Amino acid sequence: MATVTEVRYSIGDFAKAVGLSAPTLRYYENEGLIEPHRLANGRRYYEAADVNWVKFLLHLKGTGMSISELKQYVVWRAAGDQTIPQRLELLKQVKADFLVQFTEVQHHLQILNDKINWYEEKEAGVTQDHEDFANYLQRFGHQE
Amino acid sequence: MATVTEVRYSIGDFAKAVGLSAPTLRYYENEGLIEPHRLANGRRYYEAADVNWVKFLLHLKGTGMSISELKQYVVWRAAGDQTIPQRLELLKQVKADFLVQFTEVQHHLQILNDKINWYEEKEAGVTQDHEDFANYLQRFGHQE
DNA sequence: TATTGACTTAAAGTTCACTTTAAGTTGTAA
DNA sequence: TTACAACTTAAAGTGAACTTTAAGTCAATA
Repeated sequence: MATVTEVRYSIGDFAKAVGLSAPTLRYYENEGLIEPHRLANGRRYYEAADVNWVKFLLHLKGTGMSISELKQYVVWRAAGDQTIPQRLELLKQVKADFLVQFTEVQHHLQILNDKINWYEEKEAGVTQDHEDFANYLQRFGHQE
Repeated sequence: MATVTEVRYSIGDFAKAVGLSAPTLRYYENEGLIEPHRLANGRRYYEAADVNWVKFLLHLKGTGMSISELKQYVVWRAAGDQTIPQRLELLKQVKADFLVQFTEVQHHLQILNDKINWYEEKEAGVTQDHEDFANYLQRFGHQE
């Protein structure tokens, strides 16, 4: 019989492990996203599974979920498997919103690229009078 | 000899044309991004070229530029063609930052997709005990 | 044993990008 | 001519996501 001892992270070590600051971790805890364990002296400690959990939260956050949406997700998760449909619906909505933003942002990048190219052609400037940017865009069927 | 009369937009009409609110336009003006003309009575008016300008600003903004970065761009633009190298450098930096974010965000989407698929497989649940998400990710070489 | 660094809490402060408010002016339509 | 919508300004307010401060506790090291 072997006793398996979990690795325990202090808030400082955990912060390094997940790439957040200790105050941010306390803030997230306050918002209901994380629930660390406590030592007898009142200090927080975190375990390996918490690293995965926070990293996953950060992925969701990175897709555009707000703290309160994450909180809702966490609440449903804590309620058990019967809330899987709700969680799935939330994630699908997040994905749909994300994809809309993603498409928009790709268009913004296209215009940025076009502008950079336009400046570079203008700098190389063989001709004195240069085609204006609106025209330049139209040549590629871009903008608007 | 024909006198060409430019279309003049009131702030309300202009707001509709560019998809911003009138207060936001005043705010942008305050921040130095736009400089509308004024009627004798003090009211702002905008012209067709201003529509293109604001739309272009919104594209840059959409790539991650802050109001103050846009302001810097506007200042350089107003200074004339000798600032093209600075503007180009700024836009290239914005693009580089954008591409970093873009890659990160694609990874976030991948994890979101994986989680959605994992939930759907779990819901379809033929087997009682289900593979955990960390495992599931590893099967595709995803996460971290 | 004294100091240092890491932790604890609650509350206040910060930044960004707007939005709202308040008080007043102007132009048009009934 | 009176009502009303749209405009004007400066200043205050908002929401999100943290960050900083203040005042104190605790554990390890010189």
